[in-house]
Amino acid sequence: MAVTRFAPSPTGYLHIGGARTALFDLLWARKTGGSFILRIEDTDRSRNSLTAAKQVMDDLRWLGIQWDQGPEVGGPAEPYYQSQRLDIYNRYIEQLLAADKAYYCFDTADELDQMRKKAAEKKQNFVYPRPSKFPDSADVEKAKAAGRDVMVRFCMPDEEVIVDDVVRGQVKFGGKDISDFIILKSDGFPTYHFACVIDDELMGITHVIRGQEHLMNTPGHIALQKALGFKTPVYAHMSITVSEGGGKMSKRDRAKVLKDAIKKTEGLDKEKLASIGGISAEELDKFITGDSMPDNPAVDAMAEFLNVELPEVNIVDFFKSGYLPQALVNFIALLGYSPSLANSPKTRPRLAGEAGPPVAQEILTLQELIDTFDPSRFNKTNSLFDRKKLQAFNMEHMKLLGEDELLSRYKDFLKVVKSPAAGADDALLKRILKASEGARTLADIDHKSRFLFTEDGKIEYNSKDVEKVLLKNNGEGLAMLAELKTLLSLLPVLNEETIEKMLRGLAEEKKVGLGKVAQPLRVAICGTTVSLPIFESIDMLGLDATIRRIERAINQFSGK
RNA sequence: GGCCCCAUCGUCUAGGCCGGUCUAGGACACCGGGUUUUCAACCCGGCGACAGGGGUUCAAAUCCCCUUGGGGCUACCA
Repeated sequence: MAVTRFAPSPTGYLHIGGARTALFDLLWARKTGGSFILRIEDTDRSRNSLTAAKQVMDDLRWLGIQWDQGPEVGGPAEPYYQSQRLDIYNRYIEQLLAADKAYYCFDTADELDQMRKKAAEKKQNFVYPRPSKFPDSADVEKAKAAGRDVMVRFCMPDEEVIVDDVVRGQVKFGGKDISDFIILKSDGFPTYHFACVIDDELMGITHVIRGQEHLMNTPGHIALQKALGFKTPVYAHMSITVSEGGGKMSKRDRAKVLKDAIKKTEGLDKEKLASIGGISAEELDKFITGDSMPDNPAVDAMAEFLNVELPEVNIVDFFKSGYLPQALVNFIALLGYSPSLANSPKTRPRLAGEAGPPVAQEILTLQELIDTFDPSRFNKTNSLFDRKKLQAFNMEHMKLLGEDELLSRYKDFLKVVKSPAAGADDALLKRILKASEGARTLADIDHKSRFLFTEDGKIEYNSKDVEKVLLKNNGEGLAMLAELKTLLSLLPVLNEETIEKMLRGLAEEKKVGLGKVAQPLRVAICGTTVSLPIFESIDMLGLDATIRRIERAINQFSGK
């Protein structure tokens, strides 16, 4: 019975790394029949917001990661927002202060910077110079009167600290190398290090599964636990997901792509771009020169305006790109982790000619992930996020999903991307879904079927496709269209069968491949050479619209 | 710079802890072919890795050391 937690800082959308952490914590809690807690670490007043916390919760739920205790569901350790637990932290601060295990300090940011600089010059790690005598309450009053900030630092013991980590083994740290870190900020809020240790104890956390970026924080946390007489949970520091350019995958990746696009765009109207992003011209300049980064909505809006595709990083980005949560969950679960062969329900024996042990299948549902979960199987190596493979996973999960769930996912997607297909009735959408088998994402399906939801006069003809399919060889495609128009209007009944029969008949009569007949028709009704299967397409579009589009194409391109 | 972590195909990984069963397996990508009304999908085939160097051992992808490379942390952020 493990009690695990996901403890995000609500600074914006939930990103892929956070989702992966949350997933593994959920997996372990479910596997052991324990409890999974969501705790909001909003101790940075300048960067956290309530809407961001809500967004993170929406994203988690979309993924199917539901917490047992936390905001909106409650639980025995309420409240689950750290900003509402200040009195709790203060009690422990007092306790440490009284025991001389923590002390006040009054340095300004500038003074600290100076000390750090000096340490860097000496090629040393900065360690805060602990005063030989700790300031007392009189000193605090004096400092306050002088207008100085008051903070509290934890007095880090000199002894070696060993982190016994599930994935890394025993990692040793010299206590002397670790600075006396701040546990209470000058605004009266605890730092992450402190609040996290208190809450893990109070909430009965038994296992902490988190990213490797926290490994260096852990000795400090352990020292704090010892000083307070707390238990130390089991730690598992997972590998990190990195992006192509190297480095942790982060929102910066998206901003970088946008910035490069801005730099490459010639004759760009910067003022217009700034206004589209809802930022000032100065802010845009600062962004371009690399001094700052606009927030997510601004980045998204500008990218849309410039028509650049940004790499997905936040969970909503993946949603908007047409991925299924099942696929995403499956995929991130296999980054830095692989299920045990013995436990896998989908292990197959090895074939003749294959070396090694049996082979475990990769396409797994959340339940299968839970059933087979084994934290000892984390691997230590950082992994690169391969979107191509995610797409392949997405296709598999679309095939796996029942018709109804796929439909409801698709409708959610259409709404979010504001597709003109969003209002369509279920029967039509189901038909589109069926005709789209083999598509990689929901976005692909939407793109391929947009022609059904576009007014006849607003179909945009792709000039290359028009040239290739309609105009080439003295307009043989256009000539074909003329014949098709006649034949189509002569059909007694219009359905997939009759359309197919007619098209095949025409191709045979002309002694050409079906493509010579189908492609001109496709371009006429869709504007491009890529669409759903042609028979279906015509049937769904209807005879009248099909004829109108054929006429329009003939009129528009004859004599060119 | 300091401290810490890591190292198998292009990518995700199996195998490593218990050295021989590994001429290193799978998946994705890629390349070639087939199928085909487009794009996909689908089928068949191919390319492709134990970072380098030292040990230990009868034997090393597997154990040890060094080098190199990558990553993390180094905040009154979490």
